[in-house]
Amino acid sequence: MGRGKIEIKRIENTNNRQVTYSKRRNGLIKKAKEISVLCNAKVSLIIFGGSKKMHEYCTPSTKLTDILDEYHRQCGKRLWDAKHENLNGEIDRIKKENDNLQIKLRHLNGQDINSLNHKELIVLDDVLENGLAFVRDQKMEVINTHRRNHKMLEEENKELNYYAQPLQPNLQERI
Amino acid sequence: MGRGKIEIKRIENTNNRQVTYSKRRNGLIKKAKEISVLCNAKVSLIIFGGSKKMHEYCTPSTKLTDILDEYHRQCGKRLWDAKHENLNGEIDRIKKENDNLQIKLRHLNGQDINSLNHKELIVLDDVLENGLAFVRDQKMEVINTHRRNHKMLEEENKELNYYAQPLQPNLQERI
DNA sequence: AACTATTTATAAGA
DNA sequence: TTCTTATAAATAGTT
Repeated sequence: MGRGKIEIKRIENTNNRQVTYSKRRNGLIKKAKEISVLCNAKVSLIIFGGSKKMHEYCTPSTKLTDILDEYHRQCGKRLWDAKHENLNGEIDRIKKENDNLQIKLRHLNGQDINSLNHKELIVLDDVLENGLAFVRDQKMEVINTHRRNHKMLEEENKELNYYAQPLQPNLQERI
Repeated sequence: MGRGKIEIKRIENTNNRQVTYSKRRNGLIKKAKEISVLCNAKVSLIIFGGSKKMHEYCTPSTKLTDILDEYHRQCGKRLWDAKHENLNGEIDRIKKENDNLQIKLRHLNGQDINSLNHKELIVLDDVLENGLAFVRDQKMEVINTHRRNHKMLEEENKELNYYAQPLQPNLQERI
């Protein structure tokens, strides 16, 4: 369709190629619009030319994601699974770590320890004993701190009372 | 282009619409192929008609994912982020759970307990004490089982020895 | 699914 | 790029 018939093969002349690209791209997008309107069709058209600039048409009132979802559903090709794989892998990894932690916790709580052998039980015993020692130290620490604070407050109180007494009459005078 | 000019608006007659759809769809795909070859362009074309059957064209030697990646890069629209968000959300959730477990574990090991108050320390002490009791029970259980097994083996041994003794001469006869 | 009169797209030239 | 125009190609309506 033009002054001469052309073969459908790569146009070697760069300038001609770009001119043709520009013309035909417009034509293609126009046709895409038309079929979309005339036939109530959903169309997604994405074109990249040599200049790397992208041109796009997508039926109005439709999102590309919807079209791709439908594409996904119909032809079963998994488009973005590669991208999901990493994330899924990470989820699996963390879940596994999570499970291990859960198991350790349960063991420390004395649960699910039937399957442990004697050596493992000894290790567990040691860990618990050790933890208990730290916790009891800390308990003492907290109590001591509390006592110290209490004592300090008491002394502060005494002191305040001592100075407060002589003021009493003064205050009464003022009233 | 045809016997009569048509307005570009939805064709109401269902049959006409479908015929036109079929014709124009072929035309569109042909044009897509042509621009792809003539101009060395990358094209992705996805079409859904009323019948919901999908038709597709994608420049050979190119994958739709590549085109979509490029699309992604150029127009910044985030196509599959919604899907990624779910996964990222799950990762965050699991990581948080993981952190909590780690903290609990460290507490049971007597670590990072400076910030705990007296009440929390008491709870921790109880849990450890309780776990220790279970572990020690299990240790005893393992030891007892071991003892029982040992005794049984010994007795079995004795019995076997008892029956084995009279066979000795017999065996020598056979050799 | 074919046919064909017309419209439309576009190759080449300006 | 854009316009022009001769011609190829697409297709609307018909069979």
